[in-house]
Amino acid sequence: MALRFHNTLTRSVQDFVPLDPAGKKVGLYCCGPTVYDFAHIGNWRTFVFADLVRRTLEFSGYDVRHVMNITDVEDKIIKRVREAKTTLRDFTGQYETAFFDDLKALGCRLPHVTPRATEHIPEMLDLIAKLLERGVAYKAADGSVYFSIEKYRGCGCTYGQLVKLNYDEMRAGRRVTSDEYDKESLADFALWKARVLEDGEVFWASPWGEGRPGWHIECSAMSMKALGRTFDLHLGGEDLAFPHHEDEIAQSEGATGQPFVKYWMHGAHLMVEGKKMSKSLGNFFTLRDLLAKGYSGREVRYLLLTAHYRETFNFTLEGLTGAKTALARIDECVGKLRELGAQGSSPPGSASSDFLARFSNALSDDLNISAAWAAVFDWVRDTNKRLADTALTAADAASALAAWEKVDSVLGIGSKAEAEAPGEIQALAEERTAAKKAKDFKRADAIREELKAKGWAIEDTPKGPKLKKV
RNA sequence: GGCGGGGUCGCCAAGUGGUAAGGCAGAGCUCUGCAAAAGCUCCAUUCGUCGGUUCGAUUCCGACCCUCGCCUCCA
Repeated sequence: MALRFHNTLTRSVQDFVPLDPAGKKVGLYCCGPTVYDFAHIGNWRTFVFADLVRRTLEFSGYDVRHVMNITDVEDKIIKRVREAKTTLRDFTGQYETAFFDDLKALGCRLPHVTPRATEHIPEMLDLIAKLLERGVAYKAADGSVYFSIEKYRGCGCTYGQLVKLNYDEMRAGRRVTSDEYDKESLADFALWKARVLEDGEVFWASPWGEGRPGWHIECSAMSMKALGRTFDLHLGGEDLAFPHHEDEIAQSEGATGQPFVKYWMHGAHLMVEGKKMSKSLGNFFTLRDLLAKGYSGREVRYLLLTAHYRETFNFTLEGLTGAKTALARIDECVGKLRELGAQGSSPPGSASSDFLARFSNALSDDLNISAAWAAVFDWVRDTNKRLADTALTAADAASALAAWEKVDSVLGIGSKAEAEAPGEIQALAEERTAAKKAKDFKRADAIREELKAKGWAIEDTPKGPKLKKV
């Protein structure tokens, strides 16, 4: 079954056909973080979504080139750099490092290219020069350069490809508030912002005077540099569709005269405990906050991956606790398969092919992850049943495991690291076994409690007691 | 005001013009010295409200109620 994705450009789900004539290579760009603070759970939903898109493409056999920018110069950053009396690089560096740490904790594959805005100023200047040359940009009195939507439209281009806009009404806009810039038209946006006092040391030289790039231009410059003038997929949060993505299209197509992106995909926002996430409500979580509460990155990943990407998702702590239980069930099942099929290495057999087909069909249908999980849990139940009936041979187990590995190459939840119990814990477990043998159940239960207090659960299996880290 | 998502079991969340996936929570049973793990069974005659189309609608149409988002630098 061919992959089908919802394309914001057409507002419909359509077959995914890469630009590559060989049908192999795929260029994927996702708007990355603005490194002025720790990314919050809402940001993470978008990045985990991007990771899912990439993994699904790779699962389907595509050779993906994944690019994600790092926005390391922007209004909020400059403001905080000034407040913290530090340098731009020092300030953004800490959050950039934290971002990648978190990305790894969430089991996301690292993008192949992660360009920083500040390291691509020349590319942006080139692009701006091109836009001026083509007459769709103009230099204002203060030295800033703006994109002219009117001129752009005059060339027969469409502004408003991702959202329906009533351009004439926009121009009439009642929003004539503090217009701090010298724009010809309210809808025009900055490509280059002339240096002002508050920028401090954050500025670059340009043919139009000192200043810094506008927000949208970096994505156009860096995505086209890494992926070419026209590429397959561009992702981001739904709020970015307008104006950011719309402006990217305008800048890119205005400069190259070629289509910019074939498929646009937007991830929906999330709410926390049924409410819009906000700092004042105390439901504003960073990944660090959740890790500090004792949840793991893979639990957060699992929860973020339980809902369809285009639906607003309600993120709850209760859900996160449920995620722990659900994952433990998968771990238990996969763990048993590992024990049984350790020595074999069979390809997924026919018993697993239904599972794989169901899983893959679900994902192909615009990433129907919920249906994919349903396939996973049905498989877990079925596998457990066969495990309990001892109906599985080592070869069966190995082949089931191979199927799981394939599925997990998309889900990316991996398996819980099997912790080796330390000597002290082992000794206690042995003591309990001895007590049990002597029918001293009181003592045995006391030891079990003690182990529990030390963070270890003990389960009696036909093969003897088994220790598990809680 | 304009545009666009949603309202499905206690919670989360799929789905379909033909009678409701999955996860968590919950109940009972099997196994166990007791547990745990696992298995089995149960857990929405019902899909925001009211109309309409239809042999049949949760699914299509209309109205209404509620909710979320975007409308110039927020994932």
